[in-house]
Amino acid sequence: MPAPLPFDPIAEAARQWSTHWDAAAVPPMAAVTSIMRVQQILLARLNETLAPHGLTFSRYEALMLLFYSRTGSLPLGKIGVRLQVHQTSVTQLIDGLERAGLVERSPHPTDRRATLASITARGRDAARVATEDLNEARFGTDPLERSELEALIATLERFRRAAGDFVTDA
Amino acid sequence: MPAPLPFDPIAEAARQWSTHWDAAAVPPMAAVTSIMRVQQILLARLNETLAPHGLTFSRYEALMLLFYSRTGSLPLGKIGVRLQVHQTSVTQLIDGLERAGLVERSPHPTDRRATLASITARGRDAARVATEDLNEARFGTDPLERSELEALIATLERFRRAAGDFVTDA
DNA sequence: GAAGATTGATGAATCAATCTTT
DNA sequence: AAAGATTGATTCATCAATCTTC
Repeated sequence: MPAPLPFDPIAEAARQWSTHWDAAAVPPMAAVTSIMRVQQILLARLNETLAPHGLTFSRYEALMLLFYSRTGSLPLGKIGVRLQVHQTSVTQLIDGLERAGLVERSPHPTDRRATLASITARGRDAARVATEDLNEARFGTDPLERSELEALIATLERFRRAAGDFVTDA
Repeated sequence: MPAPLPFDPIAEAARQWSTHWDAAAVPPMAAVTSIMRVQQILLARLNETLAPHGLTFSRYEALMLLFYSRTGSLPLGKIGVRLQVHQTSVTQLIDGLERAGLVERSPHPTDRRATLASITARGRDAARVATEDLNEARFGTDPLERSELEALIATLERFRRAAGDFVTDA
């Protein structure tokens, strides 16, 4: 990590914004910049925790999807839809997990276009141990407390729903 | 963007977590996953707004740093510290901005190791117009309102400070 | 023609290694 | 030795194009 700044760069940007633009423009800019920076910090923490397990956070997400699937295997396409990443990314992700011996490819039994990714026994071990580590580290969210996290989740859930990320009957 | 899911993937993950792990483990996982997903959505929106200006959000951030600097130029190293990205990333970022004619490199006047990046007249135009567009689009934060954004900013500011992102006298 | 997956390209981030200058 | 910047390699995201199968 680089050296800390002697001032909050987001507060500084907000100051510039309020000087040159309408006051209403400040919160959107500051919120977006905050989310970008926090995401960067969280990702670094998560990858640090996962590195000893030979995992990155992206690969961990794909692995957990298989881990909690009913049969332990899913078509690559479904993985992409569920993780909301491009098909190309799924190919790369499964490539990496397969090289690490945590996942195996197999032909889809009925659709010969499709490929299944299946979690291996070693993959299940890695998923369990890595998740224990991440939970132990509270997914890097320290020092935020449960109430703060819940408020965050609720606001971001409203945003995600409005963005068309998912639809529910309710 | 891929098709929307018929359920909230984060609520689904929370359900799995509460089945297999301690209840206290749910909010950290759900908050982190939410931030990752929202960051992904916001970045896509921002890049969509910036693409007509020949900019990506990363390049926009670097450009704005120069735009609001006193002399319109900064050493590459300072840009990296300020944006909290690796020196290699700064080199690439300035490469892209230079190719677009928005920034120019020049030797540092006193330290012959260092390189200055200076914003050009075209760069200033691009910075102004792109910022107008981003402010117009509220930086992609719809439908979140000012109060929600301010709460978000405050919580994330607490996290960033604790993470050592910056230090202030107060 | 459309769906599922892969390959090859680019953008953005990192790390390791290198080179010049301090 | 340390600082500033660049190059080369790797990971992860995207898009465009391709190939097989439906």
